[in-house]
Amino acid sequence: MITLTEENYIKAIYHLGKQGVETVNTNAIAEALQTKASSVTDMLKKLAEKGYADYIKYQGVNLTVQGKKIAIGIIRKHRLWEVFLVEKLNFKWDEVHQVAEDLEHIKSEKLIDQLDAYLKHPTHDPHGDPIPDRDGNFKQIEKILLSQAILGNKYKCVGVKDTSSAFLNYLDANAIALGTEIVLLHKEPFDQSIKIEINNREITVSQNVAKNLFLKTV
Amino acid sequence: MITLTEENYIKAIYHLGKQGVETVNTNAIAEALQTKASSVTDMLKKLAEKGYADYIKYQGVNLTVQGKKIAIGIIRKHRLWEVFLVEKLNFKWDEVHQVAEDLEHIKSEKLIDQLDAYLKHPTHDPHGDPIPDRDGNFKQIEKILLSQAILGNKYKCVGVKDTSSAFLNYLDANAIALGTEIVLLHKEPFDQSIKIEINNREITVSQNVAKNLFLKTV
DNA sequence: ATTTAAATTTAGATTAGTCTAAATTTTTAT
DNA sequence: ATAAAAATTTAGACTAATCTAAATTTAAAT
Repeated sequence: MITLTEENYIKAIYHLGKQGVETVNTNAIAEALQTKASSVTDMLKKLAEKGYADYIKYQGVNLTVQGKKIAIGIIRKHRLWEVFLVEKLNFKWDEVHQVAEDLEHIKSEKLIDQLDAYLKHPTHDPHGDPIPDRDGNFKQIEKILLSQAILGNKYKCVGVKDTSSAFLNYLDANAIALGTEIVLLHKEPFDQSIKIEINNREITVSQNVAKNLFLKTV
Repeated sequence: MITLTEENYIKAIYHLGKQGVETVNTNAIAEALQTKASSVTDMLKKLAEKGYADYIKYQGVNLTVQGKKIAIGIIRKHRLWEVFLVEKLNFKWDEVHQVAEDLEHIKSEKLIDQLDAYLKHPTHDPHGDPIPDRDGNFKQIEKILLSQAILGNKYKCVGVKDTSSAFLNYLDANAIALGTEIVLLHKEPFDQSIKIEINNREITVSQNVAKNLFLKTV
């Protein structure tokens, strides 16, 4: 049986591993889980012993196939619950994370499969992140940051990088939602701010915003 | 902050306390939670210290007002989730208990209030047990066991005492559900079996069944 | 009213997860 | 190439929840 704490470590390792390809290091995990490096070391030994991770002293850690499967299962649950909270219970997209963080640990195959069916097998969560299917398969959309977009092109919002309330509320206030169409009008060399057309309205967003909004070409 | 284990003890004490009025004793709690009496003693001290229970050495335990409030909150969550599982996710009424046992510990006021609204403020769970409202109020229906019913009277099924799969499946197989109307036709003195009319069909049920089916007069 | 039985509590140990502080290894900088 | 800095691990201690076995209290029985 896998404990809640083990699940949280596995999930953290998975997410940290995704960014770069190299092995994940102790301090990064400690930072992510708001714990101490020494606690992480203890857990890494345990995860390795249980076959969820490959761990070499002083070198870092990687999930095994089995560990990855567990991580993806948790992510599937997390994202399905997020969809449920937003679509059925009227949560706003900045309110779902904390609750989903708890719901993701409920262990019932039937529960999650029925929930998946009830939500009509959604492929993405409210932040635009892909939802793995029963077998753990999911495809990342080809997406770029607004800051990397090309002048004059037409795009569609497909996700956010920063999921803080501050950012999500900013987007709400400016009527930028997943699926919204955007045309890139001007890039200001001075401060990297960007002028876009959205819902037939022209607005200028800061570099900070541009670096946290994912788009796909339309 | 209250731990998951503390919540489970509080719930157990609440349920055991409901049956009789006296204080709840250590062995009963140990039996209910499948643990040892010595573990229970430790926890009772802790619950008393935290103000959730009044505990006197060797004499037994009672919940304080605060403890009762917590118990009712957990029961509210448990029963709302049971309704959700049956009505939205197509669980059968004998499959919901284990999952609800986990879901009841998710801590989010908003989650449970929104769920309540989404389910249209149900007053009873799939087994006929009442669901407390936000303020912890609920009314027990005036109900009797089929074994105590009076010949010739008309009744409606409102709940079950035994919630085992075996019993619930028996009821399903005989098309006895919550809300079904029943007329008491005959009580056999020899073995206490009872002949009833249900859905224009006459069936005979054993004493065992009669002692686990709750009815209300119609 | 004692004795016996049952229930309950205490004492001391165990496990999972965490921490601090000290020791070790790796990396970086000169 | 060696010293200093950063990262990581070990050692030892702590808390929550549990257990076994022994001691104590209460209840039951003669």
